[in-house]
Amino acid sequence: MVRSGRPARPTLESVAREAAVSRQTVSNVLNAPHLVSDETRRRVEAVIARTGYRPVKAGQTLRTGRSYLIAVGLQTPAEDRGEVEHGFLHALTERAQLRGFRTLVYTAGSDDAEISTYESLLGEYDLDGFVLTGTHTGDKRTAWLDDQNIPFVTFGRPWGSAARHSWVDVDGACGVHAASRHLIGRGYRRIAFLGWPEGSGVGDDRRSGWEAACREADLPTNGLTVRTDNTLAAGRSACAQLLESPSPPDAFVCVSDVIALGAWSLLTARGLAPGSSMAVIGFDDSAAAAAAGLSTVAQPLAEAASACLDCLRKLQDGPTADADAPDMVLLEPRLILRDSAGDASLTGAPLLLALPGLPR
Amino acid sequence: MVRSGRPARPTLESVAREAAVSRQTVSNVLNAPHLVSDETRRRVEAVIARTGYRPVKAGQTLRTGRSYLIAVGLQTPAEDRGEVEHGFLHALTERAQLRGFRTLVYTAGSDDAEISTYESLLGEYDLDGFVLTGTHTGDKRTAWLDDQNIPFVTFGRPWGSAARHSWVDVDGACGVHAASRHLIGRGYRRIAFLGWPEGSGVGDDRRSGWEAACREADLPTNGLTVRTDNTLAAGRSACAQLLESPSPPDAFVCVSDVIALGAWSLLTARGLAPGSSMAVIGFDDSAAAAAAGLSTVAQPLAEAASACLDCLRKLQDGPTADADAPDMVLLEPRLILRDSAGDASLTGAPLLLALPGLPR
DNA sequence: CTAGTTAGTTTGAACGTTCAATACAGCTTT
DNA sequence: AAAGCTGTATTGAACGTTCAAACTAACTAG
Repeated sequence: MVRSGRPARPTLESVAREAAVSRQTVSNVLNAPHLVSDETRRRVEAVIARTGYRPVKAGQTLRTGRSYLIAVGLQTPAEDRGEVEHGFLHALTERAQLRGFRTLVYTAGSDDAEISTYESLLGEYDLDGFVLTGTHTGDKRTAWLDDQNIPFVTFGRPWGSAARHSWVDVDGACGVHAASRHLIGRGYRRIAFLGWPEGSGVGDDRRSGWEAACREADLPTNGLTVRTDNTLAAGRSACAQLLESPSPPDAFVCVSDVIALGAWSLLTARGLAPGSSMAVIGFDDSAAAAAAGLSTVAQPLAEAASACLDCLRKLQDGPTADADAPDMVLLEPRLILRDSAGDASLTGAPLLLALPGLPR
Repeated sequence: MVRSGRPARPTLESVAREAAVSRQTVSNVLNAPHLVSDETRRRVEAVIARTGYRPVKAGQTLRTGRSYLIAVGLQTPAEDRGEVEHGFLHALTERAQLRGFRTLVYTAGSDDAEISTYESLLGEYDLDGFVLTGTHTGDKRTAWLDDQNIPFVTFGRPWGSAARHSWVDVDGACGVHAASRHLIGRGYRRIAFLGWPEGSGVGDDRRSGWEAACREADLPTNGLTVRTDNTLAAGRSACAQLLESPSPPDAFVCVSDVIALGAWSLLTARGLAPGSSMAVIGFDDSAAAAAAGLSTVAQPLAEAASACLDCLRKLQDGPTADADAPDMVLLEPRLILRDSAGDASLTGAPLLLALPGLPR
């Protein structure tokens, strides 16, 4: 379909003919050069370069069962428009490309739908592995893949269950801990946490960073936290709820930028300019956070992507030891300070006044 | 690699044996059922269902030269974190899946790099087609693909050159026109346009919608427009520049949400609450716009994705007429009104005060 | 001088699919 | 009765690659 009316694409056979060697020798030049004499190798390489020969993946796949294809699922974009996911996907694709792998994407609504997608993909393509995002407690997908003995990594820890598989994750607790400590250092004493509903591993992990920081500084946590949905409106009302308590918080650390922006909007509405009397810090370094001048915690997506690929490679190259211990990689996020975090220099700056540009 | 220590996957051969027919008959049941008697067909279908047989793509591809794979390029995420691109990719993947196609993504920095990626991809996989985004004037990619006679669609018009290829785009002029008319209807009389630097097809197209709307309403445009980069900071200073003129604007229509938010931040800083004395409308329906309560123009990404797939299908199925006229699809965007657009009900509402939730 | 090793190369087969050609039975037409 | 359809089914070949085995020549060891 794709190559209509153009010179036939070169194959091993045609290259071999031109270089006056056999098919297999050409193949060896590419896959096992040490088996070929220098003299021959050079001759073959010249022909390859001249004709622009590239091995056809379909042939390789058919013979070897490897496709050099990894599959990544796309979550249904929510309130945050999939910004983190997109950054991760971009990084992953870029790095996979450098290692000779291509990235196949698929969508799936539920765990079950996703599993049946796996079955299709595995039946049809000989995928070299999967990269999953959005792991959650009771994740059926990882259990299934584990059972089928299929190479995969998750970007996100196996919340709840014991880790039978390799994973890469960002240390949310650490990030929130750093954010909380920053606020404490700025003099805030009643630091609240706006989190997600019970049962979210990610949310609970992030919350724990806040708890630890408060405990370490002998600050209260009681009555200073609310669990709420990941929407602006929910963030606003969670914030409002805490403000009505007898001794309200003076700073908010949030599980996400979306909720943080909700809180911030409420504070602004009440004239409590964030940055002076009140501080807010979010999580995920969304475009909206940058636009609003909201301090936040950024995930190291590029490193996460590389780490995922390392894990996959390990799974593919060395299934030697059957009970190989899975890799577990935890990366540190980075605190990005903008004018919402009590920086004196920017005190009282109105919302969205911050210059863009990320750090500092 | 993927199927270690599990029952051998079923093949045409094994299914044929079990159903007591030949390979080809099984193949026909799937690809040309009208050639098979009902009796036989049912028997074969039963075996297929029971064994979970799925044709292996590598075999099909090798034989037919079709891979059921379409390739999509990922742009390097910029200020906007690739939100529109991600929405489009998700929609495209979802719809491609329904039609039996999978989506392969790749990254590329420049036109030239992208072209050499095409060469790799085409050499290695038998791609069924490409979907390009981010078309621009003097796009080398489309010229190359056209020359090579490779099926592709662009999401974005072929700015500058005549359309030799099929494309799908969103009518930016129409969207900005609607935004401008809305403001005019609200009583604003000096409507400014903050656009991108010269040479951007997308930017100039959007600008033309503003010009037309102003002309139709006998409103001035002279001295009411600035060209600037797609950053918050640039948006702010562009806005500042216009405010300093002898007769400053009373509303801003912007080529992008990023610039609109920049403008808005400046207005807020000067106490010119958008929504009352001043209005601002952006473009792209980013998460930040939703968070800030910024009115904006949303692109119909799902329809765009479907349209792209329709074009590709046409290119693949019917290369009958050699000089087939390319498809050109222009979709209407949707104006999303929030409290930045002079709605009386929300007048004076501080920034970020808007409830989320999209339209209305 | 024979047997054994090594480096370099070739050959046949196989991966799973579909195309093209062929076979055969049961009809209809001449 | 021969010839020609039509509907159904099978067979051999081919797509481009790599694996496994075989081959050759040159050199080494006994």
